Amino acid sequence: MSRRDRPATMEDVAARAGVSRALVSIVYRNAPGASEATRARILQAGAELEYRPDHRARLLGRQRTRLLGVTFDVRASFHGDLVEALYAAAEAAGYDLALSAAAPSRDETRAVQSLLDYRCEALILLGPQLRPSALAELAAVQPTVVVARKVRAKGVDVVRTDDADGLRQAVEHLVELGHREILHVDGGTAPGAAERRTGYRNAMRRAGLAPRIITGGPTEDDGAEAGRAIFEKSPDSTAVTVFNDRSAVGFLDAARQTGRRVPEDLSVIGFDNASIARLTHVDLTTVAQDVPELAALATQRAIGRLNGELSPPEQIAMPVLVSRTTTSHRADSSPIT
Amino acid sequence: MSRRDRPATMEDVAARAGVSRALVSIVYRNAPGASEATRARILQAGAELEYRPDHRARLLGRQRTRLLGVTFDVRASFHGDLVEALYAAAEAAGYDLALSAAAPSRDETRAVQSLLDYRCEALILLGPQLRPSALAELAAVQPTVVVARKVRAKGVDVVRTDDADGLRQAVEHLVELGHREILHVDGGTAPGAAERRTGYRNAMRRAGLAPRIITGGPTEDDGAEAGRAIFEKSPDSTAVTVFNDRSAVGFLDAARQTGRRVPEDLSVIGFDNASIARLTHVDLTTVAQDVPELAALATQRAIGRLNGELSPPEQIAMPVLVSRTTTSHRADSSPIT
DNA sequence: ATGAAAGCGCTAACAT
DNA sequence: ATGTTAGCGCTTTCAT
Repeated sequence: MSRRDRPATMEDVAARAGVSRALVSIVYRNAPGASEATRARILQAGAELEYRPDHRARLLGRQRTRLLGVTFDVRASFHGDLVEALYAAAEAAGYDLALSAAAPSRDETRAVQSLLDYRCEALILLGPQLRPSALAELAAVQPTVVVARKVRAKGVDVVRTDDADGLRQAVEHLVELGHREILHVDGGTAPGAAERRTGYRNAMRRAGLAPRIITGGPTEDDGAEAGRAIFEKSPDSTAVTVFNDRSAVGFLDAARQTGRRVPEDLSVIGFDNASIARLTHVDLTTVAQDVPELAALATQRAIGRLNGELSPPEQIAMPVLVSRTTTSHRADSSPIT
Repeated sequence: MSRRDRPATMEDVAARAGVSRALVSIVYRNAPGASEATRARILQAGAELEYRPDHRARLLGRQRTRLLGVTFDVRASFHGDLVEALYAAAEAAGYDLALSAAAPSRDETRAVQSLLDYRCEALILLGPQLRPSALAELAAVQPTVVVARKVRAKGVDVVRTDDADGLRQAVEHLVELGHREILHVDGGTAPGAAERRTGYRNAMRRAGLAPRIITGGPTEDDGAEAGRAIFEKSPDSTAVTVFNDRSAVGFLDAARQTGRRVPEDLSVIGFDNASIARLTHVDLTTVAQDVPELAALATQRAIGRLNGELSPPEQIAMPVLVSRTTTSHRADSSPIT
């Protein structure tokens, strides 16, 4: 193993191949302008020296960095899924990703600043908590796309799931199964909660049913608490749509602890299709967000802006209902109360 | 809002403040060699131009990048916690972090390469799946520290939790509570599983008890499956140590579904103190990994290597038992079988 | 304390 | 097809 104290530079490769640096540059950028013969010779020399282009220098020299800056929350597993999909989408478009994490001890403003210092060309912010005015300021400096949060801020592109339609699908699914007493445990003030509430309400009305909404929240505990409230006050309901999967898991737990059987006594639907929903012992029917689509839309928007394209400020991905074992046909007998 | 097409450069600031670029550089690096007066004047000019040093150029010019490259798995929430702690630890030491995610569609080799291309000075790999030989190759090129995985590879530093001691604590806790029939649901071939198994076995022997190990794994489903096996074959046990929190949650679920009460009939202890263990409806007694300590050790090791310090290849952080509500004193009556 | 000038390792426009 | 040259925006000697 050759441990050089200094990694090989383009200069080294040029010398070894007996050509100029420019030619090496051309070859490593896959640019036209080098004969097949020299191309091969240069790559050979590069390989022998274990040459890898210095990314910093590359970015500096280049007029455009072709760098997309992404902020995400280390605690949100959904963001992990999105990051993965973004890598794929960005690469396909010839861009690179720079990651910057937000966390309780590292606020988003810092996360974004470090991205700007790298001279990213555009910003993709996953579920940002920044105020609309702060987002607008960013958008004034460079293309900014917000994913998974509905915000109206000047110049800011938004990519998100059609939350309302997700709840429409959930309600219709339950109606088809024969349910009529369908509740919604909402997400309180969490991102997307208002839209899902509205979607639920409208779908219920269209079905000629009376909407009933219980205050909840995004966490397991919120779902469990809402569950306990329901079992006291609304023992006649046979189906529940819950804000998200995390909350639904808490809800399921509360239901089982009070002796309800799912889905025999109660059908439950979550939202997100988070990994937790897929576990055998949960196996939650849920409304899946289209992660690859969200990622593709986000990069398209960012790159589109860079190319000066104008577009509607919102790009919507359609969710899909994933039917698992927490929903079933309404029992003929009235539910246990 | 002034939307310049080009961000302000050091040159711009120098011109505005009426000084040379070198002086501006000194000021923004907090280096000695500028009078208070000009320092203030320069910062003033910089602020007016909303100047932010170009990180790429800074890295290029500087001999040392003071960059620590970190790879992590987007799916592991524990990695999120570590990343957050690493930011803090690195900053305290005057270093910066470069993040690169590994995921099913983006293997670790790529993640590491992109870090190398940024000329990170050292690598911190969270729970890497790379083979020891691959790790050794990396270590030959630059300081490499592996976190949360026990590997022996030439030149590679390892920072991890004392898994065996964690199980010692868990067993002793249960013994103090009066339990004698204590089982261990292991992690199969998962990282750390072997060490935890050994720790359990030794602690049991020291206590004069007979170890009994059930094959499990790292996921909720593994835990649930192991639980069902136990309830059939070992109905006399009153306490269980489970490989990790995820698995413990599955185990708890299986226990409750078969009518066991926790902790009245059965005490359960997990490992990690993952966020899921802290949920109200789980409230799992567990062995907590010391995340800030792991992060501090990892950065210390990386930076220590850069400074030419030698050290034992393994740095061990001690875990701490967190007592919650899934453990209690052994019931006087024999357990329900 | 301040400034001039030479890189850092690339890209890219231009010349041959 | 290949080479020359001038940046990119900083850091870092070395003078003054």
